[in-house]
Formats: sequence, structure tokens, C-alpha cells
Amino acid sequence: MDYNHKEIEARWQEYWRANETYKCATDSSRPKYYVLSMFPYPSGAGLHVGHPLGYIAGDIFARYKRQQGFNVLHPMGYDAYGLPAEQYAIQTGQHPEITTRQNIARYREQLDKIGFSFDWSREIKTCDPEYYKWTQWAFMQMFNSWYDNGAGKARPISELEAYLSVHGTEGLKAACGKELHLSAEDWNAMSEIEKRKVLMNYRIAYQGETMVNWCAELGTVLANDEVSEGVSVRGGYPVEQKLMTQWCLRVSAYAPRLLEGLEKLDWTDSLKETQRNWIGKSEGAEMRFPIADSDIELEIFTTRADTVFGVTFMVLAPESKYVKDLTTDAQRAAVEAYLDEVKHKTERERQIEKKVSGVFTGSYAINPLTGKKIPVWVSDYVLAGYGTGAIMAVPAHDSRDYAFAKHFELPIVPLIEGADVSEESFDAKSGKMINSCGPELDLNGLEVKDAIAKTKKFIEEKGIGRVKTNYRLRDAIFSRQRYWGEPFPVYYKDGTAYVMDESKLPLRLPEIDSYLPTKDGEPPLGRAKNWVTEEGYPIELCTMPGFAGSSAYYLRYMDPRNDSALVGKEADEYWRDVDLYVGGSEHATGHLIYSRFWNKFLYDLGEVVSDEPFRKLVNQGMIQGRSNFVYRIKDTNTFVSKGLKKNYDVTPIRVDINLVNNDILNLEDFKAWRPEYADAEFVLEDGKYVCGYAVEKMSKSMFNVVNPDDIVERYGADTLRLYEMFLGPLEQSKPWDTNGIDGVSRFLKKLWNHFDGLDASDKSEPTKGELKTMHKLIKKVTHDIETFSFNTSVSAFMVALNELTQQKSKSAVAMRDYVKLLAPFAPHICEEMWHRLGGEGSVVDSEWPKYDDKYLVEDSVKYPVSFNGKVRFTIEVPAGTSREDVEKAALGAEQATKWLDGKTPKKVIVVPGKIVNVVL
RNA sequence: GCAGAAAUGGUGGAAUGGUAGACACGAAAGACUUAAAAUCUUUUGGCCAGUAAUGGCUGUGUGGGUUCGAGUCCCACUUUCUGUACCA
Repeated sequence: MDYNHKEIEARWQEYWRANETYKCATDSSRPKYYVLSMFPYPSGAGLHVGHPLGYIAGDIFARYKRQQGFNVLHPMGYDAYGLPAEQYAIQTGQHPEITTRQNIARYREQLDKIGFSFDWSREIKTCDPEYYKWTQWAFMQMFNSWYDNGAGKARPISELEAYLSVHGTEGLKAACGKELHLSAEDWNAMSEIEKRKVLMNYRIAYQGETMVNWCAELGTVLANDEVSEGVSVRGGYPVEQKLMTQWCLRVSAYAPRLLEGLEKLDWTDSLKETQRNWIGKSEGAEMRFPIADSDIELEIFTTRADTVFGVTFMVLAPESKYVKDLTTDAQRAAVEAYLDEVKHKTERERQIEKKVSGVFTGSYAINPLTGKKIPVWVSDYVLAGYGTGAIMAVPAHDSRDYAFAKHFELPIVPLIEGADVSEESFDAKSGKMINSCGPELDLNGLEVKDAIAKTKKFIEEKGIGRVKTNYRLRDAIFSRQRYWGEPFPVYYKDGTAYVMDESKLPLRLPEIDSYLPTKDGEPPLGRAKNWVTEEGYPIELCTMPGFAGSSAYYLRYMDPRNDSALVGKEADEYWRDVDLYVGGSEHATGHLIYSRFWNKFLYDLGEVVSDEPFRKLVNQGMIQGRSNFVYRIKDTNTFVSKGLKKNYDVTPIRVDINLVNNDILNLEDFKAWRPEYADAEFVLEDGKYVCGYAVEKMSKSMFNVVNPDDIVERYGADTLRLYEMFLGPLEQSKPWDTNGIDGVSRFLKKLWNHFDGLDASDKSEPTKGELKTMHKLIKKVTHDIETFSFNTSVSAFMVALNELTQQKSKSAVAMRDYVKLLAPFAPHICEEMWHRLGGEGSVVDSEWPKYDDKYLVEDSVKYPVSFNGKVRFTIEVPAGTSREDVEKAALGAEQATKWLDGKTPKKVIVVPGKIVNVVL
């Protein structure tokens, strides 16, 4: 009987559904294993073949763990809030919820066809009120918490209030917006509103006036990870810097823990490195430079304390609060003109131009080590948001300062022996110091490293600065001027923000008549009727960003229907954390940072037991598209095959890949594709039209999208699953190339034919050869799955089948083991074979076979014999032959005389089971 | 600029420091067929010699090094991909 994938796959998918095969429950008698694939944003385009790659890998692992006896949690859901649905709503007036639900239904249909072992009873959608209740709840907890740097954890805001009422800010070690100095009396004398203003400076979810990435086109602010190279990641619209009052999350307070936590995670080095860079720890010093004829002190941050003697000017960021104070009357007009110019430049323009610009404030600072007066400038190459927004410029040893100094003809003083600064700065942090001797400190002759240490010590002792560690990681901006997101459970009384009572959750998203901002420029929620509390207080108009709903979803899967907690104690203590997380590395600086932050916060509150959410993380590569081209001879309707195109003047034209098979164009289909090609003519090679190809992003406009449904329809889900794994290493990005799929499809057909020739009732012991093949396979596949080397295990299945066929294997017993091993990869066909072979229950629950080395032992061992590293012949000796006897056999072999050529070997190396090398 | 990863046949890719190119695609030849598709068999890194079996040389981006032995380890370089950036 032929292999009928459609009938088999439909039947088993129905069987699994009806039997709730993949439903799991907490079961403390069994070890748990939590496999999670990053949930998708359900876009209107549906899934393409790139999406399932990670899901298939996760599914294989989940099924494997299950067969090993683990209680496996393998859920799936949808990241349902997002800009595309809202953009679509603006264009069509269609409620984003409707579009989203439709897209979800389509995704589900596509996912179901591939045969995943998801426990759909745990499905979550971030836009469900039962789900986003807990997103709002977490925000509320953050609002009601502050970060105690002393204890290194978040604590309830009430404890801060208690502290302030006794000590004021004296001795307070708290993460905050700006350092406040209050006495207990000051605090106690404050009104409620004043107190709330103070507390806002400490809350973990706080409202702050900050420079934000404003995207006018999208009408909203964006987080740093949503902006790349000055444009929005979604849509590619220009982004500018704007000062706005926004909700923020004090992620920066967690920077040290986010950095340290990476150590114990089983993630790839490159991903950890990306996070390290994003967190951006830099150890340096903060130093105060007094301003001449003023009592102002300019505070700067530097990692090169050793270079103080080479400071020839200071630079302020345009947004720095010092600018106003330091600008002299003579310079005021010039400075204001400059600030105005900077303000109107977008971030993108600033980055592209990279033009040196700046203006002198008129003031001078005094170098505390030399007593010399140095000018203070303003320039946009200094960032307001990092360090103190002011720098000491050392043009000899910093390329940016160098460019600035050259442009404005400021002095450049080299501080390192042998450094030539006539053409460029000397940025390397090594060498011997020169020109670095002042009245109190002498660095001359020291190595840079030692000079830094000595200077740091000196400035601390002198009280002109302190050692400081800075982090690049900024607080996350948490407001979006958008409709399609979680509403904030926040209302305003006397212009002050209050969170609602927990009993009011979930705060449901109201209906509105249009999804555009209001005429007054308020967010869309400004259109909602009665968007006020019961007491009539107005409710926050912004909604939460996309990462809000995805930051703790892995916790919710553990206990998805609990309506009294995000995750119940029992479920949390059992499932704890995600053992294996599969997803794209593009989330390295977004979701994967926010989730870790969110989880650590909940950990501080005692809500969860694990302080890191994702123990092991595997990044699947992107699957790119493979576009096909035809070549039209200019000004004609004649198309020339790829191999002959150099003889003509041609225009390459993208052609729908559905008209092409193995790069051969189907001429009739092509003519029917577009009316203008109906009477196309062709110049063929060998009777075929060969198309060109290019690897590009998979997208509709390039006619290179491959829909998994089509592959499943034609080849079956098992073939799709195997082929996606066979394509190459999981982590690597690669183009989707349908050309090879026939090989995998043939394999399954051969497997089916082999199985079809067996007598299922045969219980006889497999032969020695069969046992050897099977145990080799068990060993290989087990090892491959553990190391996520799925492509090589697919090959191993092919090799093993060939061996069994060659041995004319009739063993149903051997086949049953084979089926168990293949089941994670190709569950449908295996389920079918399993049942026909008389297996009990579902193959999904069959026990993973164990291998025994004794079946792999050979009667004899072949040794390649090499002379000076070059293999010349092979000898065969009985298994277990000693090294000495192998050596004797090698040198005594007939062929050896030729290569020995009468000489005595200097040395003979025998590697047991591997090789004999004779050194002459 | 900085950081990370990678470079192996016509293609995708295999190789715990031990016979490089497994497996698959593609291609070529043959079998079956009236024919095609499907299927099966054989060949397939390059070069050289031989009617042939076969034998020899060469070969994993480049140049060095360690080693009896290097695709694999070390150093330098080239190229490509990815991430990130006026972060002081």
C-alpha cells in the first residue's frame, strides 16, 4: 500500500485532539520539563515556512523529553497586541480585535496541520482581559515598589514612606531619577501631592519627563530597542528626540543583576555578549571641575581618569541643565542659535551627517589637578542621557574629542609616550604616561592601567570625585500613544497619578469610533466615552507597549486559568522556569531583557521562585527567501535562459517561485501568470528555461514566500518537519530551498515501503546486524537531539534505513525501536506504523530506547596505517588486540615493506580503534 | 569603530586532533516503459597515468606555527554575515 500522508496525518491529528494527548498537569511525582517557543505575533500574512522552524525544533525536543519520562509543558499562544493590526484598523475602521482574532484563527489552522504537541488547553492571548489583567497587575506592583540598592532588591513603596518619615533621604540607597536631599521634617510637612511627587522619583514604574524616541509617522514613542539607526524597526519611519512625560520602568536599577545573571544561563555566548553590550557596564570615575568665577561645579564621568592632564576643554550636551548657567551674556545668542539648530535635527540626520558642530559657552572650568583654565563648549556629540551629560575632552586620546579639537583649533596634548597625534588620536589604553605631573599628583612613567588606578585613588582622597560604575542600559519607556494595547490602571486626581484598586482589574479597553489620535493630539483613548473612574477621575490615555504582554507570559502558561494570581504557588513551585526556550536572536535586547527584568522584579516580591526565567536558550536562524529571476531581452518579450544571458542585453525580472521547479521555469504557467507574458518567447538551453536566483528576505513583493500549507498538502507535515530540520544547523540563517525536499520525501516513502514488507506479529529477536544498526542509530539520535544537531540525525535515519534494507531486515522488533526514535521528528507516520506494529497506546508515550555499547563492538577492527601522516593501507585485526600486536601486525603486513623501504621506524603511534602512524 | 559568528565540491551541508567531502540535492550513464513521470542501479572534489582493475599527486579563504598527524588547536591577515554605536 502506498504512503498516503493526507489520510494518515488527518487521522492522527484527530486522534490526538480527541484523546487530549498533549494535555499536561502538575504532577509532583514526575520530573518536569518546560519547553517554550516564542509565541508569534499573528500577522495578516499568515505563517510562512520560516516561522515553524523554531517550533519544530522545540516540538522535537519536547516529544523527546516526554518519551524519556518527563512531564512536559509545551504551550503556545499569541502575542496579540501590535502596531500592524492598529494600522490596519486606522485604514479600514475594522476593530483591531476582529482582525487579530481572524489572524489567530488562521495561524491556529496552519499550526494544527504541522502536528505540534502543544497543550492548547493552556493557550493564552495577550489581548484577553483574563490575561492582561496580570499585565496590569504587574504594572501596579511596580508602581507600588522602589528599588533598594542597599538590599539589592525591590521593596514596597510603603517601606520607603516609613523610612522617609524617620530619616528623610539621609542614608537612603535607592534607585531614583535624581538625588533628593530631604530631612524627615521636610517630608512630614509635605502635602499628599508633594509626597507623591517625591515618591514618583523612586517608583519602579514611574512617570518621568525624559528624552524619548518620538515617531511622528506612527504617532507614538518607541523604546530604544524599537529604534534602529534612527528609524523605527516597524515601518522604518524617522524617529526624533523629544522631551515628554511618559511612564517608564526602572529597568536600569536591575542592570547589575541582569549582567551577573547571565553567568549562570545556558545561552549562546553571542547572545550573552549582545546583552552585555546592551547593559554596557563601564567602570570609571565621576569628577567635579569647578567653574571659574562661579560656585558651580561641573560633574563629568570618565573611564580614563589617567588623562586629566590632557583635558584641554569641556563639552556639555545641548540638553544639559548646566548650559543655561554657564552661558555668558556675550555668548547667549550663539548658544541659543546652536540649541535651536540641534533641536530641529532628527536623530537620523545627526547620525548620517556626523558633522562636527558646537559652540563656546563663554565660561571656563578649572582643571582640579593642574589649576589651569579650560573653555567649556556645547556640542551634540555629547549625549544628555549617558553619564552626567558633560565630559572632559582629551583630544589626544579620544577620536571624537580629537575631531572637535581639530575643527575648532583647540590644543591637543599627548599623554602617552610615542603617541603621534598629528593626524589622529591615540585611543589605545596602553603605554607609558608622559606630560602628566601636577603639584599633587605625578603619573609620568606609569602604565595606563596603573595611572587610572592611582588617579581614582587620588580624587577620592581629595574629595574631588568618586569611583563610579555606569550602565548604558536605560529605563524602558512604557507609554504608547496608541489604542491597541493594555490600558494603564491609572487615574489622575489633582493632576497626580494614582493606581486603581486591584479589584478594578482587568481594566478593559474601551470601544472608540476611530483609531486615530484626537484633534487635540491626544492618544486614541481620548475618544473613549466615559473613560473615567466611578468617582469621575480621568483615566490614563496611553496604553502599554508590545513588550508588556510578552514579559511574563511564560509564567501564565504554568497556570493559565488562575483568576486569583498570575501563577499559583503550587504550579510555580512545580514548573519554576523554562528549561528550554527557542526563539530568534532578534529579541536579545528587547523581550529577553524585559522578561528577565520583569521576572526578577516578581522574584523580589516573592511572587515567583526562580530569579531567571529562561534556563537554556536556543536561537533558531532566520529562513530567508530564495527568489527566482527570468531575463528579458531589452525592448522585447523574449526571455533568455540563465546560461545564455551574457550574450544579450537583459533585464532580470522576479518571477513567482510557484512557476519554477528546481530553477526550471514552467513556460505555460509563466505565460498564464500575467497577461503581458501571454505571447512571451524563450531562448532555451538544453530544451529548458533555467532561472537565476538570489537569497532575499521572504516577502510577498519578491514572489518568494513559501506557505507551509502548500508543502503539507503536497508532501505532508512529516516531510515538512524533517526537511526543515535537514536544511542545515538550526542556529544558522539559511534560504528556503525547496529543491532538496524530494530527498526527504523519498526517504519517508522508502521507510513506508520497508515497513509495509514486515510481518507485524513477528516477535523474533533482531539479527546481530539489525541490532548493530539500531544501537548505532539510538546513540547517534540521542546525542544529536541533546545537542540540537537535528540535521545530522535526519541523515542518520536515512543511513540506518539503507542499512536495514540492505540487510533485507524483516524484524518488526527493530522497526519498533526505529519508529520510537523517529516519532519526535515525524510523529504522524510513526504513530501509524506504531499501531500497525501492535504498539500499545500512543507512540508519543513510548519509552525512549536505550543503547548498549555491546552491540556496537566489532569482531575485528580495521586500522588505517599511515607513514609520516599519510595513509597507505589498511590492516584488519581481531577486536581487543593489544597495541603492541597492532603495531606488529602493521609493520609485518605485506604492503608495509614497500613503505618501510628497509628503514627502521623512529616511532610508531597506535591509537586504539583509530589509526596506526609510522614515523620514519 | 567595537563585539560576535562564519569561510569545506555545481548546491545544502557531514567530520570527539586520526582515511576530508557522511547524508541529501543536482548532474551524467544505464534498467524498466511505446513514451514520459515514478522507481531502481551505477558514477560524481580537482589533476595526472592506465584498455582496465587500479595507482599517484593535490585539495577545507590566505600566510605562518604547535603536533607523529590539523578542516579541527595557536598567531597574523582577507572576506562575508549578524548585532551595536558619537556611551566619554
